[in-house]
Amino acid sequence: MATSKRYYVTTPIYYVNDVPHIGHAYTTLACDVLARFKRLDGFDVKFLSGTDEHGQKVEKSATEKDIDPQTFTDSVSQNFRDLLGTMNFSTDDFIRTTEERHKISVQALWKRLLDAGEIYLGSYSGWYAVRDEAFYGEGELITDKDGNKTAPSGAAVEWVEEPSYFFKLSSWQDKLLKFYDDNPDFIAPKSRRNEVTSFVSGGLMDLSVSRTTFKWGIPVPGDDEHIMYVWLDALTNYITAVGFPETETGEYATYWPADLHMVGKDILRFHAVYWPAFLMAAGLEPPKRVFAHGWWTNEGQKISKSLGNVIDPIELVETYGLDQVRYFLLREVPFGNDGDFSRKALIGRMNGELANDLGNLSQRVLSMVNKNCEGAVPRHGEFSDADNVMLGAAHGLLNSVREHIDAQSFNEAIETIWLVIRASNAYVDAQAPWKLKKEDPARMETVLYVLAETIRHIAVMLQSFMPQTMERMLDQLAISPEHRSFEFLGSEHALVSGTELPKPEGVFPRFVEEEEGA
RNA sequence: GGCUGGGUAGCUCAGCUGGUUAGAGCGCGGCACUCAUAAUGCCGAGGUCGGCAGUUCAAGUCUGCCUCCAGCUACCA
Repeated sequence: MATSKRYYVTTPIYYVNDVPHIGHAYTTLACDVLARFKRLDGFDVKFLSGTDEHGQKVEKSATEKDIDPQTFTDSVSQNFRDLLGTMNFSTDDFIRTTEERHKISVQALWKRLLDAGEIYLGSYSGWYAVRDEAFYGEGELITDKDGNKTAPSGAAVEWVEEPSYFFKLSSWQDKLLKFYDDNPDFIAPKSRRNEVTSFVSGGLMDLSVSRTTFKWGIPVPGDDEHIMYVWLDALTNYITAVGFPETETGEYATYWPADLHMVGKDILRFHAVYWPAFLMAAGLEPPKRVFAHGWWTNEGQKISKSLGNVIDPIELVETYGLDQVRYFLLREVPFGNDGDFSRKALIGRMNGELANDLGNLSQRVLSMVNKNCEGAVPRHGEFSDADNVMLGAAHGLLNSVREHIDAQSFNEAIETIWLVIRASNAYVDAQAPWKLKKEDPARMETVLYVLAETIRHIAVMLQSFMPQTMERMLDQLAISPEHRSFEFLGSEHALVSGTELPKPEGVFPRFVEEEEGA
Protein backbone atom coordinates (compact mmCIF):
# COMPACT_ATOMS: atom_id res chain seq x y z
CA MET A 1 0.00 0.00 0.00
CA ALA A 2 2.44 2.55 -1.19
CA THR A 3 1.23 6.06 -0.65
CA SER A 4 1.33 8.35 -3.64
CA LYS A 5 3.37 10.80 -1.62
CA ARG A 6 6.60 8.91 -1.99
CA TYR A 7 9.56 9.76 -4.15
CA TYR A 8 12.58 7.68 -5.06
CA VAL A 9 15.41 9.46 -6.84
CA THR A 10 18.83 8.10 -7.72
CA THR A 11 22.17 9.31 -8.95
CA PRO A 12 24.22 6.96 -11.08
CA ILE A 13 26.70 4.94 -9.12
CA TYR A 14 30.01 6.59 -9.73
CA TYR A 15 32.91 4.64 -11.07
CA VAL A 16 35.52 4.54 -8.35
CA ASN A 17 38.40 4.80 -10.73
CA ASP A 18 37.42 8.42 -11.29
CA VAL A 19 38.27 11.29 -9.02
CA PRO A 20 35.15 13.22 -8.00
CA HIS A 21 34.72 16.27 -10.21
CA ILE A 22 32.16 18.89 -11.08
CA GLY A 23 30.12 16.44 -13.12
CA HIS A 24 29.54 14.15 -10.17
CA ALA A 25 28.68 17.11 -7.98
CA TYR A 26 26.28 18.41 -10.59
CA THR A 27 24.35 15.18 -11.02
CA THR A 28 24.02 14.62 -7.31
CA LEU A 29 23.15 18.26 -6.70
CA ALA A 30 20.19 18.03 -9.04
CA CYS A 31 18.96 14.97 -7.17
CA ASP A 32 19.58 16.64 -3.84
CA VAL A 33 17.42 19.59 -4.77
CA LEU A 34 14.66 17.27 -5.92
CA ALA A 35 14.90 15.19 -2.75
CA ARG A 36 14.85 18.21 -0.49
CA PHE A 37 12.01 19.80 -2.39
CA LYS A 38 9.91 16.65 -2.18
CA ARG A 39 10.57 16.27 1.52
CA LEU A 40 9.45 19.84 2.13
CA ASP A 41 6.42 19.07 0.01
CA GLY A 42 5.40 16.24 2.29
CA PHE A 43 6.78 13.27 0.40
CA ASP A 44 8.39 10.18 1.84
CA VAL A 45 11.69 10.42 -0.01
CA LYS A 46 14.48 7.99 -0.69
CA PHE A 47 17.56 9.54 -2.24
CA LEU A 48 20.23 7.09 -3.33
CA SER A 49 23.80 7.51 -4.49
CA GLY A 50 26.73 5.14 -4.50
CA THR A 51 29.78 3.75 -6.21
CA ASP A 52 30.37 1.25 -8.97
CA GLU A 53 33.36 -0.77 -7.88
CA HIS A 54 33.73 -3.74 -10.17
CA GLY A 55 35.44 -4.31 -13.46
CA GLN A 56 38.70 -4.84 -15.14
CA LYS A 57 39.99 -1.33 -14.72
CA VAL A 58 39.47 -1.35 -10.98
CA GLU A 59 41.15 -4.73 -10.77
CA LYS A 60 44.07 -3.36 -12.69
CA SER A 61 44.38 -0.19 -10.65
CA ALA A 62 44.47 -2.23 -7.48
CA THR A 63 47.06 -4.59 -8.89
CA GLU A 64 49.24 -1.67 -9.90
CA LYS A 65 49.11 -0.36 -6.36
CA ASP A 66 49.79 -3.87 -5.14
CA ILE A 67 46.71 -4.01 -2.93
CA ASP A 68 43.67 -6.18 -3.13
CA PRO A 69 40.72 -4.72 -4.99
CA GLN A 70 38.47 -4.54 -1.97
CA THR A 71 40.95 -2.49 0.02
CA PHE A 72 41.43 -0.29 -3.00
CA THR A 73 37.73 0.36 -3.51
CA ASP A 74 37.17 0.89 0.20
CA SER A 75 39.61 3.73 -0.04
CA VAL A 76 38.48 5.39 -3.26
CA SER A 77 34.78 4.95 -2.61
CA GLN A 78 35.29 7.19 0.38
CA ASN A 79 36.18 10.08 -1.93
CA PHE A 80 32.64 10.03 -3.22
CA ARG A 81 31.16 9.82 0.24
CA ASP A 82 33.23 12.82 1.24
CA LEU A 83 31.75 14.82 -1.61
CA LEU A 84 28.31 14.34 -0.10
CA GLY A 85 29.39 16.24 2.97
CA THR A 86 31.22 18.91 1.05
CA MET A 87 28.19 19.70 -1.05
CA ASN A 88 25.66 19.20 1.73
CA PHE A 89 23.88 16.40 -0.09
CA SER A 90 21.05 14.77 1.78
CA THR A 91 21.34 11.17 0.57
CA ASP A 92 19.40 8.53 2.45
CA ASP A 93 21.50 5.62 1.31
CA PHE A 94 24.87 5.08 -0.29
CA ILE A 95 25.29 1.82 -2.11
CA ARG A 96 28.50 0.10 -3.10
CA THR A 97 28.40 -2.68 -5.65
CA THR A 98 30.85 -4.69 -3.58
CA GLU A 99 28.37 -5.03 -0.76
CA GLU A 100 26.84 -8.41 0.00
CA ARG A 101 23.31 -7.09 -0.42
CA HIS A 102 24.17 -6.17 -3.97
CA LYS A 103 25.72 -9.49 -4.84
CA ILE A 104 22.58 -11.25 -3.63
CA SER A 105 20.42 -8.86 -5.58
CA VAL A 106 22.29 -9.13 -8.87
CA GLN A 107 22.45 -12.89 -8.72
CA ALA A 108 18.74 -13.03 -7.99
CA LEU A 109 18.03 -10.83 -10.98
CA TRP A 110 20.23 -13.05 -13.10
CA LYS A 111 18.29 -16.13 -12.06
CA ARG A 112 15.03 -14.44 -12.91
CA LEU A 113 16.32 -13.61 -16.35
CA LEU A 114 17.70 -17.10 -16.84
CA ASP A 115 14.45 -18.73 -15.71
CA ALA A 116 12.54 -16.49 -18.06
CA GLY A 117 14.71 -17.72 -20.91
CA GLU A 118 16.17 -14.26 -21.49
CA ILE A 119 19.79 -15.28 -21.06
CA TYR A 120 21.73 -17.86 -23.09
CA LEU A 121 25.31 -18.96 -23.40
CA GLY A 122 27.06 -17.97 -26.59
CA SER A 123 30.36 -16.50 -27.51
CA TYR A 124 31.51 -12.94 -27.68
CA SER A 125 33.81 -12.03 -30.46
CA GLY A 126 35.27 -8.87 -31.73
CA TRP A 127 38.34 -6.88 -32.58
CA TYR A 128 40.36 -6.58 -29.44
CA ALA A 129 43.32 -4.28 -28.90
CA VAL A 130 45.55 -5.70 -26.22
CA ARG A 131 47.31 -2.39 -25.75
CA ASP A 132 44.02 -0.52 -25.16
CA GLU A 133 42.36 -3.42 -23.39
CA ALA A 134 39.27 -2.66 -25.35
CA PHE A 135 37.06 -4.08 -28.04
CA TYR A 136 36.34 -2.06 -31.13
CA GLY A 137 33.53 -2.25 -33.60
CA GLU A 138 34.22 -3.00 -37.22
CA GLY A 139 33.35 0.55 -38.17
CA GLU A 140 35.78 2.09 -35.72
CA LEU A 141 38.78 0.32 -37.16
CA ILE A 142 41.24 2.06 -39.38
CA THR A 143 43.02 0.30 -42.16
CA ASP A 144 46.62 1.42 -42.39
CA LYS A 145 48.72 1.62 -45.56
CA ASP A 146 49.81 -1.99 -45.31
CA GLY A 147 46.21 -3.10 -45.22
CA ASN A 148 46.30 -4.04 -41.55
CA LYS A 149 43.43 -3.11 -39.30
CA THR A 150 44.23 -1.04 -36.26
CA ALA A 151 42.28 0.58 -33.47
CA PRO A 152 41.58 4.32 -33.69
CA SER A 153 44.41 4.71 -31.22
CA GLY A 154 46.74 2.99 -33.63
CA ALA A 155 47.01 -0.14 -31.53
CA ALA A 156 47.07 -3.48 -33.25
CA VAL A 157 43.87 -5.48 -33.02
CA GLU A 158 43.16 -9.16 -33.19
CA TRP A 159 39.97 -11.12 -33.66
CA VAL A 160 39.17 -12.86 -30.40
CA GLU A 161 36.36 -15.03 -29.21
CA GLU A 162 35.37 -15.91 -25.69
CA PRO A 163 32.38 -17.65 -24.20
CA SER A 164 29.82 -15.22 -22.90
CA TYR A 165 26.27 -15.15 -21.71
CA PHE A 166 23.93 -12.98 -23.69
CA PHE A 167 20.78 -11.15 -22.83
CA LYS A 168 18.17 -11.36 -25.58
CA LEU A 169 17.93 -7.65 -26.07
CA SER A 170 17.03 -8.14 -29.73
CA SER A 171 13.63 -9.48 -28.76
CA TRP A 172 12.80 -6.35 -26.79
CA GLN A 173 12.84 -3.81 -29.56
CA ASP A 174 9.08 -3.62 -30.11
CA LYS A 175 8.26 -3.82 -26.43
CA LEU A 176 10.65 -0.99 -25.68
CA LEU A 177 9.22 1.16 -28.43
CA LYS A 178 5.74 0.53 -27.13
CA PHE A 179 6.94 1.36 -23.65
CA TYR A 180 8.35 4.70 -24.83
CA ASP A 181 5.16 5.35 -26.65
CA ASP A 182 2.99 4.59 -23.66
CA ASN A 183 5.24 6.63 -21.37
CA PRO A 184 6.10 9.81 -23.24
CA ASP A 185 7.79 11.29 -20.17
CA PHE A 186 10.05 8.33 -19.58
CA ILE A 187 13.06 9.96 -21.23
CA ALA A 188 13.89 13.60 -20.75
CA PRO A 189 14.73 16.01 -22.19
CA LYS A 190 12.69 15.48 -25.34
CA SER A 191 15.67 15.62 -27.66
CA ARG A 192 17.21 12.66 -25.84
CA ARG A 193 14.02 10.76 -26.20
CA ASN A 194 14.30 11.10 -29.94
CA GLU A 195 17.82 9.79 -29.89
CA VAL A 196 16.89 6.76 -27.88
CA THR A 197 13.85 5.84 -29.90
CA SER A 198 15.72 6.19 -33.13
CA PHE A 199 18.48 4.05 -31.73
CA VAL A 200 16.06 1.32 -30.73
CA SER A 201 14.17 1.58 -34.00
CA GLY A 202 17.40 0.89 -35.77
CA GLY A 203 17.46 -2.63 -34.36
CA LEU A 204 18.99 -4.16 -31.28
CA MET A 205 21.59 -6.84 -30.93
CA ASP A 206 21.80 -9.22 -28.04
CA LEU A 207 23.91 -7.94 -25.24
CA SER A 208 26.92 -9.68 -23.81
CA VAL A 209 26.42 -9.78 -20.07
CA SER A 210 29.36 -11.81 -18.82
CA ARG A 211 33.10 -11.97 -19.23
CA THR A 212 35.73 -14.52 -18.45
CA THR A 213 38.72 -12.22 -18.81
CA PHE A 214 38.72 -10.79 -15.32
CA LYS A 215 37.68 -11.81 -11.85
CA TRP A 216 36.75 -8.63 -10.00
CA GLY A 217 33.00 -8.75 -10.12
CA ILE A 218 29.97 -10.80 -9.27
CA PRO A 219 30.13 -14.41 -10.50
CA VAL A 220 27.37 -15.83 -12.64
CA PRO A 221 25.35 -18.18 -10.44
CA GLY A 222 26.36 -21.74 -11.20
CA ASP A 223 29.15 -20.77 -13.57
CA ASP A 224 31.97 -19.14 -11.64
CA GLU A 225 34.15 -18.82 -14.71
CA HIS A 226 31.89 -15.99 -15.79
CA ILE A 227 31.77 -12.61 -14.14
CA MET A 228 28.73 -10.49 -14.76
CA TYR A 229 29.38 -7.65 -17.07
CA VAL A 230 29.30 -4.10 -15.87
CA TRP A 231 25.88 -2.83 -16.77
CA LEU A 232 23.86 -5.68 -15.44
CA ASP A 233 25.83 -5.40 -12.24
CA ALA A 234 25.76 -1.62 -12.02
CA LEU A 235 22.17 -0.91 -13.01
CA THR A 236 20.81 -3.41 -10.54
CA ASN A 237 21.99 -1.18 -7.70
CA TYR A 238 18.76 0.79 -8.00
CA ILE A 239 16.69 -2.16 -6.88
CA THR A 240 19.29 -3.57 -4.51
CA ALA A 241 18.99 -0.41 -2.49
CA VAL A 242 15.28 -0.97 -1.98
CA GLY A 243 15.76 -4.51 -0.82
CA PHE A 244 15.52 -6.61 -3.97
CA PRO A 245 15.05 -9.59 -4.24
CA GLU A 246 12.40 -9.00 -1.62
CA THR A 247 9.67 -7.38 -3.67
CA GLU A 248 6.46 -7.90 -1.76
CA THR A 249 7.24 -5.97 1.36
CA GLY A 250 9.62 -3.36 2.64
CA GLU A 251 11.27 -0.64 0.65
CA TYR A 252 10.80 -2.25 -2.73
CA ALA A 253 7.07 -2.28 -2.22
CA THR A 254 7.20 1.30 -1.02
CA TYR A 255 9.60 2.93 -3.42
CA TRP A 256 9.81 0.91 -6.61
CA PRO A 257 9.47 1.87 -9.39
CA ALA A 258 11.87 4.76 -8.94
CA ASP A 259 10.47 8.15 -9.82
CA LEU A 260 13.67 9.34 -11.41
CA HIS A 261 17.08 8.11 -12.43
CA MET A 262 19.29 11.11 -12.97
CA VAL A 263 22.11 10.42 -15.40
CA GLY A 264 24.69 12.16 -17.53
CA LYS A 265 23.95 12.05 -21.22
CA ASP A 266 26.78 9.58 -21.77
CA ILE A 267 25.03 6.78 -19.93
CA LEU A 268 21.50 7.46 -21.07
CA ARG A 269 21.29 4.44 -23.30
CA PHE A 270 22.09 2.03 -20.53
CA HIS A 271 19.34 3.50 -18.41
CA ALA A 272 16.75 4.07 -21.09
CA VAL A 273 17.24 0.91 -23.14
CA TYR A 274 19.06 -1.87 -21.32
CA TRP A 275 17.66 -1.22 -17.88
CA PRO A 276 13.95 -1.23 -18.70
CA ALA A 277 14.57 -4.26 -20.91
CA PHE A 278 16.28 -6.13 -18.08
CA LEU A 279 13.51 -5.26 -15.69
CA MET A 280 10.63 -6.08 -17.98
CA ALA A 281 12.34 -9.35 -18.91
CA ALA A 282 12.56 -10.18 -15.23
CA GLY A 283 8.93 -9.33 -14.71
CA LEU A 284 9.70 -6.16 -12.79
CA GLU A 285 8.48 -2.64 -13.35
CA PRO A 286 10.73 -0.17 -15.17
CA PRO A 287 11.51 3.18 -13.54
CA LYS A 288 9.19 6.08 -14.26
CA ARG A 289 11.68 8.49 -15.70
CA VAL A 290 15.27 8.92 -16.77
CA PHE A 291 16.69 12.40 -17.14
CA ALA A 292 19.91 12.96 -19.05
CA HIS A 293 21.61 16.20 -18.18
CA GLY A 294 24.40 17.91 -20.08
CA TRP A 295 28.07 18.59 -19.53
CA TRP A 296 30.03 21.57 -18.32
CA THR A 297 32.82 23.20 -20.18
CA ASN A 298 35.40 25.23 -18.30
CA GLU A 299 35.81 28.81 -19.55
CA GLY A 300 34.65 27.67 -22.96
CA GLN A 301 36.92 24.67 -23.15
CA LYS A 302 36.08 21.02 -23.03
CA ILE A 303 37.02 19.51 -19.72
CA SER A 304 39.50 16.69 -19.84
CA LYS A 305 42.17 15.19 -17.71
CA SER A 306 44.74 15.64 -20.41
CA LEU A 307 43.98 19.36 -20.67
CA GLY A 308 44.29 19.53 -16.91
CA ASN A 309 41.24 21.76 -16.58
CA VAL A 310 39.12 19.46 -14.47
CA ILE A 311 36.99 21.43 -12.03
CA ASP A 312 37.30 20.38 -8.43
CA PRO A 313 34.05 21.03 -6.59
CA ILE A 314 35.78 21.23 -3.24
CA GLU A 315 37.98 24.04 -4.44
CA LEU A 316 34.97 25.89 -5.83
CA VAL A 317 33.11 25.63 -2.59
CA GLU A 318 36.09 26.89 -0.65
CA THR A 319 36.55 29.88 -2.91
CA TYR A 320 32.97 30.93 -3.60
CA GLY A 321 30.87 29.34 -0.92
CA LEU A 322 28.73 26.25 -0.91
CA ASP A 323 25.30 27.64 -1.60
CA GLN A 324 26.68 30.05 -4.14
CA VAL A 325 28.07 27.15 -6.12
CA ARG A 326 24.91 25.10 -5.72
CA TYR A 327 22.89 28.06 -6.93
CA PHE A 328 25.10 28.80 -9.87
CA LEU A 329 25.16 25.26 -11.20
CA LEU A 330 21.40 25.04 -11.39
CA ARG A 331 20.73 28.66 -12.29
CA GLU A 332 23.14 29.27 -15.10
CA VAL A 333 22.02 26.65 -17.58
CA PRO A 334 18.68 25.17 -18.62
CA PHE A 335 18.89 21.73 -17.10
CA GLY A 336 19.51 19.20 -19.83
CA ASN A 337 21.69 21.53 -21.89
CA ASP A 338 25.42 21.74 -21.83
CA GLY A 339 26.75 24.72 -19.97
CA ASP A 340 29.87 26.74 -19.58
CA PHE A 341 31.43 27.32 -16.23
CA SER A 342 33.27 30.60 -15.93
CA ARG A 343 34.47 32.56 -12.95
CA LYS A 344 32.99 35.69 -14.39
CA ALA A 345 29.57 34.14 -14.78
CA LEU A 346 29.65 32.67 -11.30
CA ILE A 347 30.66 35.97 -9.74
CA GLY A 348 28.03 37.72 -11.81
CA ARG A 349 25.32 35.47 -10.42
CA MET A 350 26.69 35.75 -6.91
CA ASN A 351 26.79 39.50 -6.89
CA GLY A 352 23.97 40.39 -9.21
CA GLU A 353 21.40 37.91 -8.00
CA LEU A 354 22.38 36.57 -4.61
CA ALA A 355 23.95 39.66 -3.07
CA ASN A 356 22.12 42.49 -4.85
CA ASP A 357 18.69 41.08 -5.55
CA LEU A 358 18.03 38.65 -2.75
CA GLY A 359 20.58 39.34 -0.02
CA ASN A 360 20.08 43.05 -0.20
CA LEU A 361 16.30 42.72 -0.28
CA SER A 362 16.34 40.76 2.92
CA GLN A 363 18.85 43.08 4.51
CA ARG A 364 17.11 46.34 3.61
CA VAL A 365 13.76 45.06 4.83
CA LEU A 366 14.96 43.43 8.02
CA SER A 367 17.14 46.30 9.02
CA MET A 368 14.20 48.68 8.65
CA VAL A 369 12.15 46.32 10.76
CA ASN A 370 14.91 46.11 13.27
CA LYS A 371 15.27 49.86 13.55
CA ASN A 372 11.65 50.94 13.28
CA CYS A 373 9.51 48.14 14.59
CA GLU A 374 11.22 47.42 17.87
CA GLY A 375 12.97 44.44 16.36
CA ALA A 376 9.80 42.43 16.05
CA VAL A 377 7.50 41.30 13.25
CA PRO A 378 5.55 44.48 12.37
CA ARG A 379 1.85 44.94 12.91
CA HIS A 380 -0.27 45.34 9.85
CA GLY A 381 -3.52 47.03 8.99
CA GLU A 382 -5.79 46.53 6.02
CA PHE A 383 -3.86 45.40 2.94
CA SER A 384 -3.92 47.68 -0.08
CA ASP A 385 -4.23 46.42 -3.63
CA ALA A 386 -0.49 46.66 -4.06
CA ASP A 387 -0.01 44.65 -0.87
CA ASN A 388 -2.34 41.96 -2.09
CA VAL A 389 -0.59 41.76 -5.43
CA MET A 390 2.72 41.33 -3.64
CA LEU A 391 1.39 38.71 -1.27
CA GLY A 392 -0.43 36.98 -4.07
CA ALA A 393 2.81 36.61 -5.98
CA ALA A 394 4.45 35.07 -2.94
CA HIS A 395 1.56 32.70 -2.32
CA GLY A 396 1.54 31.64 -5.94
CA LEU A 397 5.15 30.52 -5.87
CA LEU A 398 4.63 27.00 -4.65
CA ASN A 399 2.45 25.84 -7.49
CA SER A 400 4.53 27.27 -10.26
CA VAL A 401 7.84 26.24 -8.75
CA ARG A 402 6.58 22.74 -8.09
CA GLU A 403 5.60 22.42 -11.73
CA HIS A 404 9.10 23.31 -12.82
CA ILE A 405 10.70 21.05 -10.26
CA ASP A 406 8.60 18.13 -11.44
CA ALA A 407 9.93 18.75 -14.92
CA GLN A 408 13.49 19.13 -13.57
CA SER A 409 13.53 22.67 -14.95
CA PHE A 410 15.66 24.00 -12.15
CA ASN A 411 16.62 27.23 -13.84
CA GLU A 412 12.99 28.04 -14.51
CA ALA A 413 12.07 27.25 -10.95
CA ILE A 414 14.72 29.70 -9.84
CA GLU A 415 13.67 32.27 -12.42
CA THR A 416 10.11 32.05 -11.14
CA ILE A 417 11.28 32.80 -7.63
CA TRP A 418 13.44 35.63 -8.90
CA LEU A 419 10.49 37.33 -10.51
CA VAL A 420 9.03 37.68 -7.05
CA ILE A 421 12.32 38.90 -5.64
CA ARG A 422 12.51 41.62 -8.30
CA ALA A 423 8.89 42.48 -7.71
CA SER A 424 9.67 42.80 -4.01
CA ASN A 425 12.46 45.26 -4.63
CA ALA A 426 10.17 47.25 -6.90
CA TYR A 427 7.49 47.15 -4.22
CA VAL A 428 9.89 48.51 -1.63
CA ASP A 429 10.75 51.44 -3.87
CA ALA A 430 7.15 52.09 -4.80
CA GLN A 431 5.97 52.04 -1.18
CA ALA A 432 9.04 53.88 0.13
CA PRO A 433 8.68 52.82 3.75
CA TRP A 434 11.44 55.29 4.73
CA LYS A 435 9.02 58.07 3.79
CA LEU A 436 6.11 56.40 5.52
CA LYS A 437 8.18 56.36 8.62
CA LYS A 438 7.55 60.06 9.00
CA GLU A 439 4.19 60.33 7.29
CA ASP A 440 2.31 57.22 8.26
CA PRO A 441 4.13 54.84 10.59
CA ALA A 442 1.24 52.38 10.70
CA ARG A 443 1.31 52.10 6.94
CA MET A 444 5.05 51.62 7.08
CA GLU A 445 4.57 48.67 9.37
CA THR A 446 2.03 47.12 7.04
CA VAL A 447 4.43 47.47 4.12
CA LEU A 448 7.26 45.94 6.08
CA TYR A 449 4.97 43.17 7.20
CA VAL A 450 4.05 42.36 3.60
CA LEU A 451 7.73 42.31 2.73
CA ALA A 452 8.70 40.08 5.62
CA GLU A 453 5.96 37.67 4.69
CA THR A 454 7.08 37.70 1.07
CA ILE A 455 10.66 37.03 2.09
CA ARG A 456 9.45 34.13 4.21
CA HIS A 457 7.92 32.56 1.12
CA ILE A 458 10.98 33.20 -0.98
CA ALA A 459 13.30 31.68 1.61
CA VAL A 460 11.12 28.64 2.15
CA MET A 461 10.98 28.03 -1.59
CA LEU A 462 14.74 28.36 -1.97
CA GLN A 463 15.65 25.97 0.83
CA SER A 464 16.18 23.00 -1.45
CA PHE A 465 18.65 24.95 -3.56
CA MET A 466 20.51 26.73 -0.80
CA PRO A 467 19.79 24.95 2.47
CA GLN A 468 22.39 26.66 4.64
CA THR A 469 21.81 30.28 3.73
CA MET A 470 18.05 29.92 3.65
CA GLU A 471 18.26 28.43 7.11
CA ARG A 472 19.97 31.62 8.22
CA MET A 473 17.45 33.78 6.44
CA LEU A 474 14.56 31.94 8.05
CA ASP A 475 16.29 32.21 11.42
CA GLN A 476 16.27 35.94 10.94
CA LEU A 477 12.51 35.79 10.52
CA ALA A 478 12.33 33.74 13.71
CA ILE A 479 10.58 30.88 11.98
CA SER A 480 11.04 27.70 13.93
CA PRO A 481 12.65 24.81 12.07
CA GLU A 482 9.48 22.74 12.15
CA HIS A 483 7.55 25.48 10.37
CA ARG A 484 9.64 25.59 7.24
CA SER A 485 7.97 23.02 5.07
CA PHE A 486 5.57 23.94 2.29
CA GLU A 487 2.47 23.23 4.35
CA PHE A 488 3.25 26.39 6.27
CA LEU A 489 3.15 28.60 3.22
CA GLY A 490 0.17 30.85 2.64
CA SER A 491 -1.67 33.29 4.79
CA GLU A 492 -2.92 30.74 7.32
CA HIS A 493 0.52 30.38 8.77
CA ALA A 494 1.64 33.94 8.20
CA LEU A 495 4.16 35.67 10.42
CA VAL A 496 2.77 36.67 13.77
CA SER A 497 3.10 40.36 14.56
CA GLY A 498 5.14 41.09 17.61
CA THR A 499 7.37 38.04 17.32
CA GLU A 500 10.82 39.13 18.35
CA LEU A 501 13.42 39.03 15.60
CA PRO A 502 17.17 38.73 15.85
CA LYS A 503 19.40 41.47 14.54
CA PRO A 504 19.72 40.98 10.78
CA GLU A 505 22.99 40.01 9.18
CA GLY A 506 23.76 39.79 5.49
CA VAL A 507 23.72 36.25 4.23
CA PHE A 508 25.15 36.79 0.75
CA PRO A 509 28.22 38.99 0.85
CA ARG A 510 29.39 40.47 -2.40
CA PHE A 511 32.33 38.64 -3.88
CA VAL A 512 35.19 41.02 -4.42
CA GLU A 513 37.79 39.91 -6.92
CA GLU A 514 41.22 39.76 -5.46
CA GLU A 515 43.64 42.00 -7.23
CA GLU A 516 45.03 40.17 -10.17
CA GLY A 517 48.37 41.06 -11.39
CA ALA A 518 51.95 41.89 -10.71
C1' G B 1 26.56 9.64 -45.07
C1' G B 2 21.75 8.97 -42.15
C1' C B 3 18.65 10.68 -38.08
C1' U B 4 17.43 14.53 -34.40
C1' G B 5 17.69 19.43 -32.44
C1' G B 6 19.17 24.31 -33.21
C1' G B 7 20.81 29.18 -35.71
C1' U B 8 16.09 35.65 -32.55
C1' A B 9 19.20 42.55 -29.63
C1' G B 10 26.91 42.99 -27.86
C1' C B 11 26.36 38.24 -24.55
C1' U B 12 22.94 34.10 -22.63
C1' C B 13 18.34 32.86 -24.04
C1' A B 14 12.04 33.15 -24.02
C1' G B 15 8.74 33.37 -27.92
C1' C B 16 1.97 27.52 -27.40
C1' U B 17 -2.01 25.68 -32.02
C1' G B 18 0.74 31.81 -37.88
C1' G B 19 -2.31 37.96 -36.62
C1' U B 20 -1.70 44.96 -33.74
C1' U B 21 4.74 48.76 -32.46
C1' A B 22 9.51 40.79 -31.67
C1' G B 23 10.52 39.94 -25.38
C1' A B 24 13.66 38.87 -20.57
C1' G B 25 18.27 38.84 -17.86
C1' C B 26 23.26 40.56 -18.20
C1' G B 27 26.16 44.50 -20.40
C1' C B 28 25.64 49.74 -22.01
C1' G B 29 23.41 55.06 -21.57
C1' G B 30 20.24 58.38 -18.77
C1' C B 31 17.00 59.59 -14.63
C1' A B 32 14.99 58.80 -9.62
C1' C B 33 15.69 57.37 -4.59
C1' U B 34 18.56 56.96 -0.05
C1' C B 35 15.82 51.91 3.78
C1' A B 36 19.89 48.61 2.21
C1' U B 37 25.59 44.59 0.86
C1' A B 38 28.54 51.72 -3.77
C1' A B 39 22.72 48.01 -3.08
C1' U B 40 17.28 49.28 -5.47
C1' G B 41 13.66 51.29 -8.96
C1' C B 42 12.26 53.63 -13.64
C1' C B 43 13.27 54.88 -18.79
C1' G B 44 16.10 54.11 -23.25
C1' A B 45 19.05 52.21 -26.70
C1' G B 46 15.88 50.20 -33.11
C1' G B 47 17.84 43.03 -33.73
C1' U B 48 16.86 42.25 -42.51
C1' C B 49 14.21 36.87 -36.08
C1' G B 50 21.01 32.17 -40.66
C1' G B 51 20.01 32.73 -46.46
C1' C B 52 16.70 32.12 -50.83
C1' A B 53 11.97 30.94 -52.69
C1' G B 54 6.89 29.62 -51.67
C1' U B 55 1.77 29.03 -49.13
C1' U B 56 -1.52 32.82 -46.89
C1' C B 57 -5.43 38.64 -46.25
C1' A B 58 -1.24 37.86 -42.63
C1' A B 59 5.05 34.06 -41.04
C1' G B 60 10.70 34.07 -36.08
C1' U B 61 5.88 31.10 -35.95
C1' C B 62 3.89 26.63 -41.91
C1' U B 63 6.45 24.23 -46.83
C1' G B 64 10.87 23.39 -49.98
C1' C B 65 15.92 24.19 -50.98
C1' C B 66 20.73 26.06 -49.22
C1' U B 67 24.20 27.13 -45.31
C1' C B 68 26.40 26.87 -40.39
C1' C B 69 26.51 24.55 -35.31
C1' A B 70 25.52 20.55 -31.80
C1' G B 71 24.02 15.59 -30.44
C1' C B 72 23.08 10.40 -31.79
C1' U B 73 24.57 6.45 -35.18
C1' A B 74 25.73 0.07 -29.17
C1' C B 75 29.03 -3.27 -25.48
C1' C B 76 34.07 2.54 -22.93
C1' A B 77 33.17 2.71 -17.36
